[in-house]
Amino acid sequence: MISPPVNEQELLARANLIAGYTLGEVASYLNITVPADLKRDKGWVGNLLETYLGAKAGSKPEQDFAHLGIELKTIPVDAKGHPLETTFICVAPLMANHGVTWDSSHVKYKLQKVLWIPVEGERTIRVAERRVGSAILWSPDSEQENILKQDWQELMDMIVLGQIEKVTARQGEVLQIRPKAANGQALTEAIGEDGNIILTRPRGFYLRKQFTADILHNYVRSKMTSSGS
DNA sequence: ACGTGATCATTT
DNA sequence: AAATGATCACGT
Repeated sequence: MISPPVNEQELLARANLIAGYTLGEVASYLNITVPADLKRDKGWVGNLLETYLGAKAGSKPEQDFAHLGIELKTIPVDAKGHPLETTFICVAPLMANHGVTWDSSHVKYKLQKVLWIPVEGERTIRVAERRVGSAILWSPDSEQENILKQDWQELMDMIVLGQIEKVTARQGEVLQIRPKAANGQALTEAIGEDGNIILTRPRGFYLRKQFTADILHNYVRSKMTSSGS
């Protein structure tokens, strides 16, 4: 097992080492078998890079590198570097939200500093042949945080006011709520229309593709600017 | 059941 | 083709 990076610099150095390599090469180095497809291994890429970078295994609601204050997110991209999927952030709390504010929310906590690692994700490319891209260490700027906060507030208001069943993935400019469960049978408690307790499907917060696309794109622009052209 | 890692697959 | 809604696996 690889030990956790001692600081941000070491984490970034490790991420730079695998940029350009295929998932098959990384897996081989770690003696991990590559699945033919991800139909039954949806989190495989994320787990592979977590292992390589020395992230804590486990399912605690914490950042992957809590000692560095950094969350790791692998993101599948197409040939142009555009996201192929939305990005899951965390489970949406449907109960016990008294006193919870944006500043104390799990969404803000998870997104305060994220190491994005784009990975080729087109299904036409064999999993073992998909290449790892350059990592991007990102923190939301004030504009991005304001939009996130607004969306979060709107969605949380509905949850608190017993309108969870009316929440749709169509809501939220950059942050949306969608089902997040093992299957359609999973149920959890939530506030009903009359303030009573109801059972509903678990939900999660996700970032829309346009938002993450902007993060990846703006990084490229800032790099070009800083290195001159 | 919940939270971690997400992508799949049906609908629009 | 894109987006929404549904689902898969694992550890606790």
